[in-house]
Amino acid sequence: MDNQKAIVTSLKAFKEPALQEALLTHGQILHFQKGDTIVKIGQYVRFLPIVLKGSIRVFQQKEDREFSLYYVREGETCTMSLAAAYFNNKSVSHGVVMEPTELLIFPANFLTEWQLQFPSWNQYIIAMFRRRYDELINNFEGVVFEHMPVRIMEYLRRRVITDESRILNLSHQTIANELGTTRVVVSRILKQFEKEKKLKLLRGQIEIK
Amino acid sequence: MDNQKAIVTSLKAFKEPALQEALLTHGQILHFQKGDTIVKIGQYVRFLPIVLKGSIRVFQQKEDREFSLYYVREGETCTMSLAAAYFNNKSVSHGVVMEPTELLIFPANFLTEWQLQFPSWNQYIIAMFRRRYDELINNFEGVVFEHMPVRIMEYLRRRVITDESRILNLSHQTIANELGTTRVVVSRILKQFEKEKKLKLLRGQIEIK
DNA sequence: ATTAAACGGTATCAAAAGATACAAAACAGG
DNA sequence: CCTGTTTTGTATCTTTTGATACCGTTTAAT
Repeated sequence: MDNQKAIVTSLKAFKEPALQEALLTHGQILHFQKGDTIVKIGQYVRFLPIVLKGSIRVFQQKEDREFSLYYVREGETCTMSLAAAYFNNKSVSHGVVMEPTELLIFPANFLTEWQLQFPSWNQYIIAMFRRRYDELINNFEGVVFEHMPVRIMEYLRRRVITDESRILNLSHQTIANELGTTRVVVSRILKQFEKEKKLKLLRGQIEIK
Repeated sequence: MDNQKAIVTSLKAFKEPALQEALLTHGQILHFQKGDTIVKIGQYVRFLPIVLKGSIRVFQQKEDREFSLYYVREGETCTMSLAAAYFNNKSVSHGVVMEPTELLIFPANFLTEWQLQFPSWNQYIIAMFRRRYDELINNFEGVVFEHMPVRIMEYLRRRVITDESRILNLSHQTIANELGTTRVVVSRILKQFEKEKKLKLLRGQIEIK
C-alpha cells in the first residue's frame, strides 16, 4: 500500500492532500499487457483511467486500416474517455496498450464531485483537453495538406525525438497503421528514402541519418 | 441592460441564478460582421467567447487551400488553444465569423473559477470539449478513410439537415474550402452526381434529391 | 451600359495512392 | 534443422486527385 501511495503522490499535478487521498481510496491500480484493449468503439465508458506507467494508443479503425489519434502517456488521462464517461456515453475510438502498462482507474461519478472540490483537478482536466486538441490539430494538418512521403518522414523524425535514438524499432506495417495507409505504400516510400540516403532499412528497424 | 439580461438568461445551459448573474456582470457583448477574424494563431485564447447569435468558422489554411475544423454555434463556446499551428507555421488556424455574430466575452480565468462553484458550468464546459472532439474525430474519419465523392455527399447531406432544406446555397469553391480540396475537383464530382440524378446543379445552388 | 469579378464546365496531362500478387529473407519455436 | 510466420521488396495495373488552362455565363459594381 505504501508502494501504491508513492505512485499516486508522484502524480504531481494533484496538489490537495484530500484529492490525493481520494485518488488512493477510490482508485484501483490495474496492470495490462501489450495488446490489451482498454476501450472499444461503441462501448460505454464508466471509468476514468490515469496512466501511471506505459502508454495507451488511441486510434480509429475501418476495415483493415488503422489511424492513430494520439497516445496517452505517463501522468496523463484519456480525454475521450473523460468526455464519454461524464455523460455516460459510448466511446468513439479504440484504446489499446502498446507496452506493459499500469493504470489508476476510478468510477466516472467522482468526476463531477472532484470538479466542485479541487482546483488542481480542474486544471488537470483542462490541460489534458488542450494537449489532446493540439495533438489532433497537428495530425490534421498532416493528413489534409501533406503527401505520404512528408508525413512518413515527419513521423520518423518525431519518433527519433521521443525515443531518443536514431535507430527506430518498428515495422513498415506499424507505420502504415499510424498514418492510415497500407504497408506497400510505406515500403515503397521508405525504399525511395533509402536511395536518397536519408535512412537505412533493416528488418524491423530503421536508422535515420 | 434588460435586453442584455434577456439574452444571457436565454442560455438555458446555465441553471444557477448566481451564475447567470456572474455572466452578466463580467461578460461583455461584442458584435462582429461577416469576415471579421475572432482568433488567429499564436497563443492560448485568453478570453472566453460564448456565441449568442451567429457562428464562428474555425479552419486551417495552407497556401491557397482551406479546411474547416468545426463551427462554433449559438450557445456554444470554444476554449481551445490554437497554439499547435504556431509551432510549425506551415498552416494557420483561423476563427472567422461567417455572418453577423454576437459574442459574450469574458476573461479566461473565470473558466476555472466557476468550475468550483457551478455544476452546470462544469457540465457545459465538458460538453463543449466533447462536441469539438466529436466533430474533429468525425472529420478525421472522413479525411483518412473516405474518398472525395463520399466526403462531398456526406457534407451535402449534413447541410440539408442543418439548413432544413434540400436546396443549399453554396458555391463549389465553398465546398472545396470546407473539405480541403480544389474547386475543379468539386465541380467534377458534383457533375458526376448530377448525371447519376443524385442532385441538380444551379448557379450558387445545389438541390439534393 | 460597360466592365470586372465570381462561378461553373471541361479537357488534358501528371502525380499520388491504392489494390493485388508473388517471392525472398529473416526469425521464432519446437 | 524444419516449418510456419513475419517482414520486406517489387512489379503491374487502376483509381483518385491534383495542376493548368481556357471559355462561357451570370452577377455585381460603377
